[in-house]
This record gives sequence, structure tokens and C-alpha cells, in this order.
Amino acid sequence: MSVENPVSENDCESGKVNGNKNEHVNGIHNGYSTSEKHKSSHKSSSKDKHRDKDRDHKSSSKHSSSSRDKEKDKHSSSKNHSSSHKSSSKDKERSEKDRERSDKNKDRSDREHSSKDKDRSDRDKHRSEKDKHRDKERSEKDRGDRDKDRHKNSSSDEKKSSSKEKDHKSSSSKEHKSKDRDRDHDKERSKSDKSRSDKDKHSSSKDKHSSSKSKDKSKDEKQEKSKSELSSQEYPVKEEPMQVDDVNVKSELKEESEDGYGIANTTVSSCDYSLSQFKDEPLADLPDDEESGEENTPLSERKAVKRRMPSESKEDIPLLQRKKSKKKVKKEPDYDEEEEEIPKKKKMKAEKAKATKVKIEQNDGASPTKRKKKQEDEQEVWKWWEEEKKDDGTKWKFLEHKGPLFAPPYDPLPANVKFRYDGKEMRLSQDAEEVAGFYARMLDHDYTTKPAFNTNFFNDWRKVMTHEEAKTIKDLSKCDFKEMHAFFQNQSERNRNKTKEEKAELKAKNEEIQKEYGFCIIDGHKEKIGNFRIEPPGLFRGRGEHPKMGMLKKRVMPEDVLINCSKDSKVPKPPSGHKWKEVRHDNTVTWLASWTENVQGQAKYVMLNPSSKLKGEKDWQKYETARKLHKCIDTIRENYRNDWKAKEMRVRQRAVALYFIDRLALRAGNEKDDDQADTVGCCSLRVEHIELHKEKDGKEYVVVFDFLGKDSIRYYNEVPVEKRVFKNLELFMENKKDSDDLFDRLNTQTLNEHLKDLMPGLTAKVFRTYNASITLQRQLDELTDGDVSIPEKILAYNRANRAVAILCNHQRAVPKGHSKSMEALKEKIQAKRDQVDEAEEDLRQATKAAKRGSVKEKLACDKKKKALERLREQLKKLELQETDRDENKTIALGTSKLNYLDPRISVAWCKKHDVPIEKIYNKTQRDKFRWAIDMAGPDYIF
DNA sequence: TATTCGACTTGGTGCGATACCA
DNA sequence: TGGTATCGCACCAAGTCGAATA
Repeated sequence: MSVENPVSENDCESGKVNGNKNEHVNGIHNGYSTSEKHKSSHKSSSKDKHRDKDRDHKSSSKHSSSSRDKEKDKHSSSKNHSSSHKSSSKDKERSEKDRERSDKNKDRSDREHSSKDKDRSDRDKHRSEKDKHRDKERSEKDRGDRDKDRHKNSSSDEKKSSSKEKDHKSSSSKEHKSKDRDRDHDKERSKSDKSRSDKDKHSSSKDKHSSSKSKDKSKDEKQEKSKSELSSQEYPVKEEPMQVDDVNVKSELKEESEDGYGIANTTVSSCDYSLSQFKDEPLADLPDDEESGEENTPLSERKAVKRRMPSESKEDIPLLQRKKSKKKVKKEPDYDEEEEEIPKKKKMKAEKAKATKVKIEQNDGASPTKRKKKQEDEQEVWKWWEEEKKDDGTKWKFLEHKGPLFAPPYDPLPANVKFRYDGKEMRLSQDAEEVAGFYARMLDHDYTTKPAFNTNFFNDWRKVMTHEEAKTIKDLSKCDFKEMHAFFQNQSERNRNKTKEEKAELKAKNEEIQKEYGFCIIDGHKEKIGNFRIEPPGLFRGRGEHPKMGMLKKRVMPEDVLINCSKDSKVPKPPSGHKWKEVRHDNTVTWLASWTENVQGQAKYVMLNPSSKLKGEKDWQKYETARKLHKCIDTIRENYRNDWKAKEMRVRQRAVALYFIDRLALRAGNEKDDDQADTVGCCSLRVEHIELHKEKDGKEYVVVFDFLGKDSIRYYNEVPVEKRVFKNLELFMENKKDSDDLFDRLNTQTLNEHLKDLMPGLTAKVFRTYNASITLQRQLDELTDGDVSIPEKILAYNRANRAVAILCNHQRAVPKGHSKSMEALKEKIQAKRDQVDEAEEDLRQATKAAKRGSVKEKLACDKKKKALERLREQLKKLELQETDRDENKTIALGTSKLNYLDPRISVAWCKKHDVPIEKIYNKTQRDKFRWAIDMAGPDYIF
């Protein structure tokens, strides 16, 4: 069986993701609550504790029915059952670890549960119930439409079931791919029809919704039954789980091959990189009891084991480590080798390349303001992409800049703005007043309702108070910041209402500052700096449930700042009376200044703008690596599919994790400290983050992901997976608590080391770039009709972009006033429709009159015709706008556009379909992707 | 060898600027 | 021309990943 195309699969899922997004978003609130129960069950076993937690989680979630609770209970009881049979020393070790974990987990959950629900839901308040239903309905309708389209001319019931079967069991990947494409196409089509059929859908999908719920329940019961059968039959309990598994794996393999799932006898096709070397490793020859050895010991435990066994024979060294030592000898290819895609011709041009005056194409409009803008845009462009790249690790030869710009000193409040404590007026010292001001500014923000935020703020505030102040101010709830808050609001109101002259003056001032601090000279070229301002003091606003939220971000002084510039440059002067912490001349890094922030102890940097050479070059290189992955992705997929049946648990875990990273574009998931928000990525997923369903909504082997990812954005996805992946997941979850790592023998470092062996420069995040870019390209190919108008082409582009954003889970809060603006747009559309109707009537009359023969009347008729055409075009444009805006409600397109999509794909598409690049990229984006705009022709293929 | 650090990239929010429309 | 909707972009938090360090 050949490897499925994850892109198509993703796309196929995308509707689902979208559909569920709002669903889960609404569910977030309830999802992780009830700390009380948690605390009260302190004395009960940890398993019970987790079950309680889980039950609470489920019962409060709208879509989890009580049957799921039962299922979970049953599931855990079956777990208990099987675990009671196991009594190896490893178990003892594990239980030790479990105890540690459960303590740790208790701390975490206590913290988590204290206010998690309420706070997390804040973000989601914007996503209304209505949205949730609509999105779900959309995905349901899409599914329905897809089926309808597919079975237009045949008896639907019979064919539906057969098509479902096909969906899962098709052995031909070709068929699979084209089907996915059809499905996506249908989905998009149905989306465009959505806006018009909103009302109808709403009622019909409600019915669907309720019927599918009851269906679900019975399915869950069936599923539960089969699950318990599975745990007792397919995975009988023995001392060595992997041996047992191997037996089962063999029989399963046969079974699966017949089912069309089998992947035995797959041959690894040739690959440019060291894959063959990897394949030669005697995986199958490893002793059967390997599982009980170190290879299959959880990473965290391995450390201790390692210390006990300092002398290992070569055979005992894990494959990865062996490879690592080999790798040391192996010379990493230099940049030029990696950049094989960069045409040699361009390098030939290197000597010729000089700063070239390029007139950047702007809007064709000839209005004076636009002309002025056009002139401003005529700037010197450094065509660095035509020069030869240094590959000695240095980033520059000469670097000169003015240093960073510091935040203005604190401006004390006017005497009439009072702070009160316990109802009494109180004059604060300057430092205490400044920090109080940070809080007062945020008074109407949700942050100030969070206990953690308030506690952290109050602790840090007290640190800057005078002795006297600290003696008096002991309770935050007695502090009255209202006058201060009103003052700041008033101030920003005044700023907003500045006169034209005042605004112009301010603008000129800012431009001056930008001119002075906003640029640097790097290797003879003037380049824009990205962030030349030092972050001002304030209160730390962590995202999600950040334990440090509310802490004071101190004012950064020149004495905290490192300056980086070249020796032969003019070293920036520190503000008078101050000195720099250090002046460095390190040309192996790209930052110009750096300091360490006090809250998390992290380094902050002043760096160049994305339009700079240093950033552009890195960007280009990133997409070249992704393109290289494209060349060997099939081999890599075959490889990890084979590893699903490896003897070593760690190899299996790695293979399954990689499958998720590839197919679902999950982030790698580094480990995190306890003083950070509890978010996860693929490698750090815990058992509680997935649910396994042998059957769900008519699909087999469904994994439900539900976790908080980067920035505490919820990831919810129901993914049908291959049977072997499913079985492996069951195995990984065996005897584990909810809080245990799903991939306990894997971390991002070992995963990336493995990936490096498969392809130089390959890391987990390359898959995200690759899958995003290839999805864009394929979607554009599919969705673009060369014969339609430019607005329609742009809609197609945005849809392709949206597919990527959904794949990467780039969500955003529904913009404020979205529904209002949609209503306004709808009214506008209705008005336009009325106009069209009127114009049609006019034209009918005029045509009749024209038939009578007068020239004047014929002319009038032509005029009416043109007017009608114009109105129809306007109507179409408005309708497209409506569809686009509604589909984009909760999806953020910008991130994928800026970070994941090879800009050459978009440039080529614009050139091929005569769409002005300005329609796709704004000025800043065009600056960032200038290299791509210059080098990609209409035939560029990712 | 595990952990920490350093240097980046990625990512959402919110506010001011700009475009659009009546 | 003024009001409002939309867009652009600064801001800064939070990731990834390789190298240094203990």
C-alpha cells in the first residue's frame, strides 16, 4: 500500500477541523474545570483522581455525552484489570515515577483548575453559540454535499455506504488522492453556496445533529464493548509487552494486508540522503527482549539507568546514538550543496550584482497621493539574492547602528488624580505610582479578574513601595485605582481627538525617530531594523494560564543592554550619564542589541526587519529545505510506516509521532518548565489529550485530539487514522494515567536527530512548512479557474490560503463587530439586488422601445444594458466579499502567509493568472518577499 | 548525557492609520 | 468632509532547535 497523501487527507479533514473549532472553543470553558472535586479526592487513588478529573471534563463538555463517561470509566477499569496482572520491576520503577508525576500533576492541576475555565473562555466568548452551530452545520452539510455530488445519479444509500468503505479501505492511493481532491472541491463549492442557504441548513442540520448524537451513543457502547474485548484478546497480558505485541503484530499484519491496511513488503525507493544507511540498521535482528532493555525505557527513567551502567557494549548503544557518533565524522554539506535549487547562473551574476535602483510597482492609480506614494516607494533595493552566499558562519562584515531607543522616563500623574486605599486618599511614591498606573490602565481588562494576575502584581508592587506604603497597603481589594484609570482613558481619548496639525507634528517626530534609530548600515547597505525600541516597563501578560502573569516587567536601562556592532564602526553612544552593559563585535549573530527581561529571564533582541537580507536569506533557505523534503517525502513516509511495526517501543512512538507531525502539521512539542503555561505539542502530548474511538460518526479508528497548543490555542481534531496507528496508540496508553506522556520514549531532540539522518537539515518544523506550501500549491491548482474575474481568483487564493491556515490551526477571535459588519454587508447586497431588479426592468422597457427603431432609444437601451452589467458585477463582488469574510471569521490567514507559504508559489500564481501582486501581498509583504517576486516566474513549482 | 542557554522563528492582539462611503 | 470599517503593523509572548555547559 502506498503512502497516503497527507495534504489531501488534511484537506479532507480541514472542514472538520473548522467545523469543530468553534465547537471546541466553546467547550474550552468547561473542559478543564472543577478543582474542588480534585482537591477533595486527595486521599483517593491517583487513578480515581484522574478519572474524576476526566469525568468532570467530559460532563461539562457539551458534546461529550454521559455515555462517554461510562466509556472512560470502563476503559480505565479495563486498564486496572490488565495492570493488576503485571508485576515486573519495571512496573515498580514506573509506580515510583507515577507517584512523582502525580504529585507534580496535582500541583499543576491545582494551579490549572483554579481559574482556568473562566479565563480560557474569555477568548472564546467572542465565538458565539451561533457560530459554533453554523460551523458544525457547515461541516455536516459539506459532508452531505460531498456525498450528494458523488452519488448524484445512483441510489444514494447503497452507494453512500460503499463510498464510506472506500474512504477508509481504498488500497489505491491514486484513487484516494483524486477522491480527496473531489471532496475538497465539493467542500469549497458547498461553502460558497452556504451563505444563501444558511437558513435552510440551520434547521436541517439541527435534525442531523440530534440524530447523530443518538447514533453516537450506541456506537460508543459498541465501541466500548469491542475495546474491552480487544484489551483482553488482542493484547493479552504478559511480562514483556512488546513480545506480546510482536506476536499480535504479526497476526495483525496479515489481517491488515488483507484489509488493505497492510504495509508489509514495501520497498524503500531511492532517496538522495542517508536513508539507505538507516534502513541497513539491523532493526529486525535486535533481541526480542529489547523492550525490557534500555531502548524501551522512558527517557526520563533512562537517565538513572544510564548512570548505573557506564560501560555498555556497542550493541547496547541505542541506534540513534550510534548514528550520532557516525554523524560526527560525516561532514555536513555546506550551504552551496544545500542550495542546489539556487540556479548557478545567479551565482555567476554575483560579481555584477550591485545595489540597483528598482522602481517598485505600485497601484496604477494616478491620483496625486498615490503618485507621491509611488515616489516614496522608489528606493534602493539590494538584490542580495543575486550575490554569492558566505558559508563561513559569519553574518556580516560591517555593522553600524545607533543603538536602541529607550522608553521615555515616567511622567508622574497630576496632583488631582488620586489613589485611594480603604476609601482614604493616599499619595504614592513615584515608583509605586508608576506600577500602580500599569494596573490601573488594565482595570477593564479581563486580566485583572484573574487571581494569579492580581497576586503576582500585588507581590511585585509591594516590592517597589516605600516601607510606609507597604505597611499601609496590604490588601489589593481595598485599592481604588478608578481615578487613575479614568485619567488614562481620558488621555487616550485626547490622543485620538488630536487636531490635524498635532497629528502631523507627532507623525513627523516619529519619522525623525525612525530615521535616526530605525536603520543600520550592514556591509555597505542601509537596512531597516525590526524593533529598535526597548520594551517599556509594564505588567507581564502571559497567554493562557501563565503562572507569571501580572508580574512587573522592569524598566530596561542602558546598563542592562548589550550592543553588537563591528569593530570598525561607530559604536552607538549610551544615553548621557549611562553606559552599556557590554559592547560586543560578534559577527556570527544577527542581533544589534540584547537584554534579559526580568520576568522569565529570557533574552530579548533588537533585530533586522523581515525585508532585510539576513532575514530574507534565512527565509529562502527555509523554503529550499522544505522543497528538498518534497523530494524524499515518499521515502520518509514509507519509512515511518514501516516503523509502526518496529520491535522497539521508542521507534514505534517516534514513527507515530512523525505521522502526526506530517499529517496534521503538529508542532514538535518541546518540554516545558512548570513556570510556564501548560501547553503541548506532538512529542509532549499526554494521554489526557487524545481519545481513541474504534468508530465515530461512521468513521473507523478515530483519534480525537484535544489540547492547548502554542499560545494556549486549543487544538481539536477528530482524525481517522490507520489501524496500525490506532493499535499503537492503544499500546502507548496502556497502564498510563491521563497525566502521563503519550510518547514517553520520545522527545524533540531524539526526533530531530532521527530526522537529520533521513535528510540533512530536516527537523520537525520543516514538515509544517512543507505541508503548508504544498497544500497551497495544490489548492491553487484546483481552485483557480483561469477564465474568471480577478475578485473570483482572489477568492480562490484566499480559500487556498485558508486551507493552510486550518491545517496549521491558525485561529483568531471573531473580530469585534463581525456580525454587525456582516449584517451591513447583507443589507448592502439586498439593496444591490433590488437595484439589479430595477435595472432589469428598465432594460426590458428600453429594449421594447428600441425595437420601435429610434436611434435615440437604441442608444438609451445600450446605456441601460451597460448599467445593468455594472450593477451585476458590483453585486457579484459584494457576494464574494460576504463569502470570503464569513469563511474567514475565525481563521487567521496572515501567519501562514508570512511564515509557511513559499512566496514563490503565490508570485508564480499571480504571474500566471494575471493577478496584480498587490492584491495578494501588501507593501510590507512585498518588501519581505522581494527576493521571491524577483526570482519566481509563472512556471515556478514548489 | 542531561540540562540550560542563546538565537532565532512563529503567532495573536490591539491600536492607530488609511480607505471607503454617504 | 466626516464618520466608520478595515487594514497594517508594532508589540511582545511563546515556540523551535542547536550549541554550550555542568
